[in-house]
Order: sequence, then structure tokens, then C-alpha cells
Amino acid sequence: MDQPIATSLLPPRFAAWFQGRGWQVHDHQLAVLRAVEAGRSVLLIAPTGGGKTLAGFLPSLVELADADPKEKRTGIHTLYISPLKALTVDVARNLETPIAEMGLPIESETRTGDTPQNRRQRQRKHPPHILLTTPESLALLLSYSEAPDYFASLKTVIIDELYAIADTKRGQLLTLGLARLARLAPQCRFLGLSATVAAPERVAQHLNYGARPLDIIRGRDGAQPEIGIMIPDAHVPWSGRMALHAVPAIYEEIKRHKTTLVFVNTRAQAELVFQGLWRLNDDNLAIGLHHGSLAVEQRRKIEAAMARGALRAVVATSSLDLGIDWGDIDLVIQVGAPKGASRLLQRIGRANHRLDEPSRALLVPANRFEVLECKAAIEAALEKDLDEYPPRPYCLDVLAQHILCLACAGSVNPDALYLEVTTAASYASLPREEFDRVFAFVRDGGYALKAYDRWKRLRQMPDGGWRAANMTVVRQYRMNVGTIVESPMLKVRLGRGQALGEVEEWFVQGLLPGDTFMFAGRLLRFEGIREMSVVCSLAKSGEPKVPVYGGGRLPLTTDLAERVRAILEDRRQQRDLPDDVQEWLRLQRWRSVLPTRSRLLIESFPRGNKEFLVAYCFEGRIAHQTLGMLLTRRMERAGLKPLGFVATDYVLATWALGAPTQEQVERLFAEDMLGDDLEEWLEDSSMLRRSFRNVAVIAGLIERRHPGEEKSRRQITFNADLIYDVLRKHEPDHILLHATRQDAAWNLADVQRLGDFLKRVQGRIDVRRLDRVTPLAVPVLVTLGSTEVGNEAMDALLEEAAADLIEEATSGEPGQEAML
DNA sequence: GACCTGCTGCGGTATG
Repeated sequence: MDQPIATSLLPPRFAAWFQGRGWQVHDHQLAVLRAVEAGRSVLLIAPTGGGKTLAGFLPSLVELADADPKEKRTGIHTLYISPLKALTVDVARNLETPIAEMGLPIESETRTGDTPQNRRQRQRKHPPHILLTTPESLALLLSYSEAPDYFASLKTVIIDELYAIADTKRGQLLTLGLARLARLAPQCRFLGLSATVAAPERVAQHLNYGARPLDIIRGRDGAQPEIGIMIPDAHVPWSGRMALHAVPAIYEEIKRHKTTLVFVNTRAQAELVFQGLWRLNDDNLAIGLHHGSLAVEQRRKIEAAMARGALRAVVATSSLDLGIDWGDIDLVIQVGAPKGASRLLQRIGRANHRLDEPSRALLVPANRFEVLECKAAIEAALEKDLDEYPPRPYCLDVLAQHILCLACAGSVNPDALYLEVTTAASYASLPREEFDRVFAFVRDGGYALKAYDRWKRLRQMPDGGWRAANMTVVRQYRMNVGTIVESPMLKVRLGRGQALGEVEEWFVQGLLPGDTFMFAGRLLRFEGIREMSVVCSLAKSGEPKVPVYGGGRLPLTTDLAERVRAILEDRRQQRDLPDDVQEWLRLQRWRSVLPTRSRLLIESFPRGNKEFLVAYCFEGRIAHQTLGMLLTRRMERAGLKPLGFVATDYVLATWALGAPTQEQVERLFAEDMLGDDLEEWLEDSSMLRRSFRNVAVIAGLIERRHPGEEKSRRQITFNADLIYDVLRKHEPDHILLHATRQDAAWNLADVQRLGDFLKRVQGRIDVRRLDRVTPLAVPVLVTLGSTEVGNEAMDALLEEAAADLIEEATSGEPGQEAML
């Protein structure tokens, strides 16, 4: 029988198996096999559906095919790490097939938090050849005293979905673990599996240990996806975000296709779209819902039904971005703009895993701005122009946790450990001095906390190294392992009275005492945070300074923003836009002008008895939010009496009693805005305090869980606040405060973006003085009338509220074009 | 910041 050339390069048993399945071995699978056989580490970049996981395991299966089943082992051969528990289970199941069908003498098992006690015990004494686990469970394995034995014979580590964790604290903890493995098992090769990324070399660095050569291997690209924009009834709403107008059209698409995956951006939106579909569901189609607030059992049920092919559609948040591949999805619908090209491609890639057939996807813009954004996202996706993020600097809280981990396993020598830690790419530039300060913190808490016994966590061994002081410390470490810290909800209270409800912590972070916002139907004045409560007073009537939006929006990526600006500037690019949108832009040109790429357009007009200022910055909501905080402070000082602001991904709008002159505007937007003003704001807001809590939990200063009890979030916050105040007072340069400031700076990454923006627009600001609201400003002003978005009638209400604004913006004489 | 993601081991006693 003729054997395909490529397949004949496999060992006979494997070649026969491939043939029996009617498969041809892929080039990249063979390339990975050869590279790993030659002792090289590998980053494999391939789209889903290309047999990526099998490629990862092939070298191990081939090596282990001749293993002696009776051989007494103390360690494992291959370690597989995935960011999801569910994925380890799925991959284990998929591994069973080749192992069983070829009759290979290979044991493979999962090890996660779900693994029963007795099995974990057995695994420690009798390790399987292949162990599938998570980053957290790997950390636990490394904290056992038998870890050196357990990993001494390790040959291969496979890290799945590497790109998804590369630049997170979770990923940093993992890479520190990998650095440890490389030291325990110098012969070990590292094999990363990844979707397409903008900077493969940077992702590959996380696999780079010792002098082992590293290859980047690329699988063949799948067929170019077919992506369309859905405009039901040729109508696009002026504003709103839920896109409920499109639910009937989405329902029709579901009916027309075999299986549809409907992605949305927030949980609230998932609920609304799901309900909307269900109401229309006269055909009784099996439609499911999947997001993070649903009970785990509920989600597993949906996933299982999906795997069986029993569902026609699932409405999901990013809870289904990663995970099990379902072969039968023939349509992906993205409701609302995708906000970034990488996310869009990832989601489209969830459909149709036959490489040669194009994936089909539809984008559903919720409003007119989103049409521009969807168009930009499609262009970027087709050009494979992926989002690139700056690498995250090393996190010292993660390092502290890792040091404690190793001290649980055995005696730790700081000199050797420093060398080991700096082999991890994220920590390569860590100065010895900072390492020593972190080490000292793990040892005894550092100068200000030295007096307390509970933070003396290491004791010196006869060999000079350091080890966990006692079993309590070890248990504390194991119970608090990991970098994922839950973000608490805060109760909103009127004075000392009863709670009005709960609000997410992040919303309060940016507030300053005196700021007003709408909550539970009342206008509240923010007074401060006491323990877990947002203390407020009733505000005098007026409009809220900071509107509350139920569920936020993803910030627009820089790249997409740039593309949106390009579309606005170039008339030819506007020709294939829906008529609604073209008309909207035409009216804007007539009334005012369209923003351009090289200049900042600011419109100024009166409405009611207020003066509005609308800046078309296109820097994303987070950056605009910060800009709004800083700008209104400056307006205050300039005597303009600002009343409030609202930020969207595209514009920042402020309203005040006074209108600034052109000269004043230039001064308001001066570059020095990010200096003292920002510092002052940071100190005043509770941002640093909150960051400290996360850092303190990860670094092990505060326990999350304790034998027999789960610490309440209230206790955690209370303790963190207490220690924060002590440290600020007695040891302001404590290493954890240092880590806190680094964290805050990273979380304010958009400040960098803001800085670039301010620099770019200096001397290039066009202020248009107009007599009324302009068409482009309508969407953002519409949202002002509403204070509590999120319920389902809201989009309709918005549209209604828009009516008179639209009338005002689009009727009468052309606007006054006089420049100020 | 949207949205996600994960998570003792021991020494004791009772039971089959």
C-alpha cells in the first residue's frame, strides 16, 4: 500500500495509526517531533483545528511507546499545563484514543483542584507518565519536599494557550515555576502551544531556559474567514450598546445555520440577548447561555450539550473564548463591536475547524460609531494586524509567593535562587537588591513588620539556606496559592444608614469625595470608603458628575482607534457604509466638520443652560475617563465651573457653566496635565489602597483562606487597610508598597496612551464654536439623559430621548462655522 | 477597569 511520504517519517506504529484514521500527518506536527527529538524547545503557532494538541504530545507518545510498563518510576515524563481545568480533562480524554488504539503502555492523569485527595496522594507516590495540570497546581507540586525526585526525570513540558497567560501575574508565576523545572530537570524541553500572536518572539522567550535552542514553528494558516456586518432593516440606532434591535435578525441566522456561537461583551448583555432570543423562539430551538455568573454545573451542562451537538446556539461572554474545540459551529456572531482584532480572530476561530473551509462570522454594531469600528476590526482581522501590548514588568508580589513555595519544598539558597529566577524572561532584569528585599520580606516581613511573629516565615537551616519556619507556614502557603484575587463588591450606604445596594469596587476607585453619581434612583454625593462600604450623602438636585453604567465597555485598542479615524478622514472608505451612517456623517460635515487623524477636533456649544465641550480623542474609554477627571479639575481652576463629564471610547464630553476660549482650551489640554494633577489624583483616590490589597494577598501578607474558614472579603480589606497605613507611616519604602505603585502604574497603562495623545495634539487643536449640538455629538449626549443603563428598556428609551437631540442636530441652518 | 481563569494535606477517627 502506498504510504504518504510525510506519514512514513513516523514510527511504523504511528504511521499505521494515522493511516487507519485516514489522516495525513501535518508538516508542523512532524516539525515539532523532529525539533523535540533533537532536544530543542519549541513554540508552535497554529490555528485551531490544525491538530495542535496532538503535535504537542506526539514527541512524548513516540518516546514513551517503548516504555517498560513494569518499570518503577518516581517521576513523570511529560507535564502538560493549561489555563483551564476543563481543558486538562478534555485533553486527557483526547489522549486516551491514540494511547488505546495503538496499545501504548502510557499512563496519563489530570491533577487539579478537582482531583480527589486519595488520587493526589497516589500520584505523589506513583506518578503517571503524563500529568495534565494548571499553573496553580504546578506551584503546589513544586512546594512538596519530593519535588526534586518527582521532576528529575522530566523530559517535556507542554504549555497550552501560552499567549493567553504570557503577560499576566498568573503567567509570571508559571514562568517562575518553569525556571524551577528547568533547574530540577536540565534535560527538559519546553513546548508552547499558541494561537496567532503579534509578537511570537516575545511569547517564545517564556520557553527559553538554559542554553537550549528554541524554534518557532508555524502551522499552515486556515482559509481566510468570511466576515460580514449585520444591519437589520438597513437601520442603525444612534446610540445604545445592547444591540437588542438585532435580536430578530440574529434569531433568523440561528435558524438558517446548524450551530451558532453568539458572543457578547458583558454578562448583562448575554442575559438580555438570550432572553430576547427565547421570547422569539416559536420553533423551540435549543439555545443555551454561558457566562461567569452562572453556576458551574449549569455551564458544564451547556458545554456537554454543545459537545453532543444538541444545541443550535449558545450566547456567551469570553467564558467560551478558550477551551474545548467544537467542530460543528458554522457561524459566529459577535454582538457589539469586538474592540480589538485579536479578540475578533480568536472568537471567529471557534467556528468550523476544518482548515480549508472559511469560518463564517457576522458582526452586529449596536450604534453608528460601532459600525465604523466593526469595519475597522474586519479590515484589521483580514490583514492579520493583531493587537500588540507592551510586556508586563516583573511583579514582586508574585516573586514573594514563589520564594515561599520553594521554601516549603526545602532549603533555599538566595544566591542560587536569584540566578534561577532571572532565567525567567519576565524577571531577567530584576536587580539583586530588589530580589534581596523581597526575600527579606518573605523571611520576616521587613523592617516595620519584623516585630510580629506571624510574618517570620523562614528559618535558617544548618546548610545556610532558608526554609519554611513551620508546618503552619506551609499550610498557609498551600491554602493561598495562586495570583487570582477576587474583586469585591462594595455596599453603598447613606451615611451610617442601611445599604442601598452594591457596586463594583472599580467604579469607586476613581471617585473623589464630593463627586456625585446616580445609584438606586437617587443622586448621591461620594463621601469616602469605610471598610467595605461606600459612604454617601444625598446630593442636591442636578446632574451626576460621573454617570454609572451597568457593566462597562472594553476599551478600544489603539490600532482600531487609528483605523476608525482613518475611515472618518477618507470619504472613499465611507462609501460602503450603511446609508444611515453615511447620512449621519454627511450631516456632521454640513453642521460642523469630521475629525481628522492629525488634529484634535473640539466642539463647543450651548444646550439648556449649560456649555458643552466635546473632544473627539478616540483614545478609549479608560483614557477618556482619566482625562475627564483631570480636565474638570483644571476647568475648576480656570473658573469655568464644570458640572460633569462623560467618556465613551470615542469622545470625552464635559459640561460647565462657562465656555472656554480657544486659548483656554489649549491651556486645558497642555501636556503637563499628567504631572502634579495626576499624582494628586492618585493619592486622593483609593486606587493605591486597593492595589495594595491585591499585592498583599498574592505576596502572602494576608490570608484569603484559613483552615476551616474562608476569610470574608471584609476581613481581608480591613486587614489590608490597617497594614497599608502602618507601612505608609513607618516604612514608606517597604517592598510591597513599591510593588503596589508598580501595579497601579501598570493598571493605569492608558495614562501612557494619554501622554502620547497630549503630545501629539499640542498646537493642533481645532475648536469649533457652534450654536447647537452636532450629529456626531448626539450619541454621547443621549447617554447623559440616562443614568442607569443595563435594563432592557434602556436602548429603546435612549432612542426616544435621542429624538429631540437628533432633530436639533439635523434641522435648520448649517452651524456657525466661525472658529473661535 | 470589560471578561475570564484556580484553589491544603495531615493526622485523627469511623467504617467496610
